[in-house]
Amino acid sequence: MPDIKPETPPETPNTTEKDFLESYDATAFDRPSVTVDVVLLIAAKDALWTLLVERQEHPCLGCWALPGGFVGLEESLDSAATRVLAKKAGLEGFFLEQLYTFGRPDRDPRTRVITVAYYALTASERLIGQNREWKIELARIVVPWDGEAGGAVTVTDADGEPLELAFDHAEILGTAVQRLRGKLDYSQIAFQLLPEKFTLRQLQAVHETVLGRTLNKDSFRRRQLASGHLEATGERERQVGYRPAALYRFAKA
Amino acid sequence: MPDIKPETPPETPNTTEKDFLESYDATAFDRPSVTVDVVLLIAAKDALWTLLVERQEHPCLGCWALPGGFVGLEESLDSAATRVLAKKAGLEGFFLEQLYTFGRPDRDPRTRVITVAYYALTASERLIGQNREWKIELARIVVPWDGEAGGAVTVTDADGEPLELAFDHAEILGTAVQRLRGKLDYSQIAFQLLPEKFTLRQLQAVHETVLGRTLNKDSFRRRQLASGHLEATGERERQVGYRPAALYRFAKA
DNA sequence: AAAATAGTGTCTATGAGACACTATAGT
DNA sequence: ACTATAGTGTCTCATAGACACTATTTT
Repeated sequence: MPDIKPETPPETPNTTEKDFLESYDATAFDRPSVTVDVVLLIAAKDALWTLLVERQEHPCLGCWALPGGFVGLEESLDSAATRVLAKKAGLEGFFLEQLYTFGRPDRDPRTRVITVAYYALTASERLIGQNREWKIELARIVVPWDGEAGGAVTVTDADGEPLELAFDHAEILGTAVQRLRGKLDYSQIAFQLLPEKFTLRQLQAVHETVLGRTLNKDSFRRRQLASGHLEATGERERQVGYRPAALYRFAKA
Repeated sequence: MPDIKPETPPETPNTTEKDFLESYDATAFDRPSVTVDVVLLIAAKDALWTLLVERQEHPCLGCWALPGGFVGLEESLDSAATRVLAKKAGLEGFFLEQLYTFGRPDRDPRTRVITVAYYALTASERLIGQNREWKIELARIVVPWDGEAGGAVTVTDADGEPLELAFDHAEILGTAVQRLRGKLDYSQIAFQLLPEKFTLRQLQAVHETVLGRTLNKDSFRRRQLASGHLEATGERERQVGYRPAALYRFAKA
């Protein structure tokens, strides 16, 4: 067992709480650094994609890393994650949820860094510009395991060339995919990966991309329509070369 | 948005990674304190119970708190949680899993404290002494919400007298109950709340206690026996005043 | 024998998978 | 008219709930 500091500072038990707080020395103990890292996930082209940034400094110079940053002393973990994502993706209003906290002592060679990982979801349409190119740099996620087995994943660029991930970010990404797969069935997060109006086929495609397997069309349609989470817009697809499908909207009730 | 330090230290980009690491100053930034808090859960007497300690110091003097402690600079989060639990419960070998990380800036009035919460499970038999009394101090958890709604819970002593919880520990406890309820169906964690050999009725009682509702006996038996996770020991209950039930053992395969 | 729970067999309702069929857009 | 996909109707199978019934222990 490692040698650690005592849990509580030397006490002066007969003071009031107010006196105690005023005399409390917050710098008395060694403390780890705390960061947030954000996994922004997109479903497109039959795969999951995530926002990565190329490291311009040591360590892991040239590797690809999740957008992240230190947690400010006055901000909550959620707002730190929101801030990091707004800065790196240039957009706001994503679905954002805490994922897991990674704290292996040797996960960063500089010093002890504990990172609270978050994952964010958005429709791929929000990140594609007019020219059909990504507006930001996205990497394709390759999941080497089935179901909810979990474990590290690998990433490639749009041409399928492998990218090297920094630190333990392959594990963090894998945890995000595992979480997404696990919550898909019983939650409504799949809708976060779609634009406001979508067809049942698009919804099924998102489910299939996330799960990495095909689904039964009939059963999927029935279940979704019976779920109460779909609201018909009355509109239909346009210009699709076949019978246009009805467009639905996500309904929370 | 809070005013925070820059994300990276002043750079010297033309050095090697080794040089960089040697010159890196880990103390250059303000850092929060990081603790682990552990929710040890027991199912007994038709309720969930958890290990709490009475605070002997400010703040929240006299309140009840989850066992916790600072994370040492050289230990992993998991081992910090294991260490805290071994010290407070005097036992080892519990099921232990990371729960959630709580980091509201004002959750501890002393200074910024981010806590990585864990939950642990064990059979109530392990914590009951020869005299049928708890060997350690356990509080009864009262869950004011149904299903997996989530939210804070309250706690009482064994006589039903309310206990005041410190900091945001009511929320942490609620998150633990919510997680346990959520994982009960699709995981094997219920077995962690039972002794090595148990009857189907005991298994059902644990499920019902965790979920806070009754379950269909026939369906429960069928599903459990079909799950492949039960191994008959060939033994039966003894001295029970009615037909003794078969004893099973948890089988991972 | 009575009491109390263990354990079995069977019927029914529900939801998933499979498949055949009809509908409707673009070309 | 042809093609491709949308959408409907129906059959079958697996599983949960309900309920009746038998089995086995202690008192």
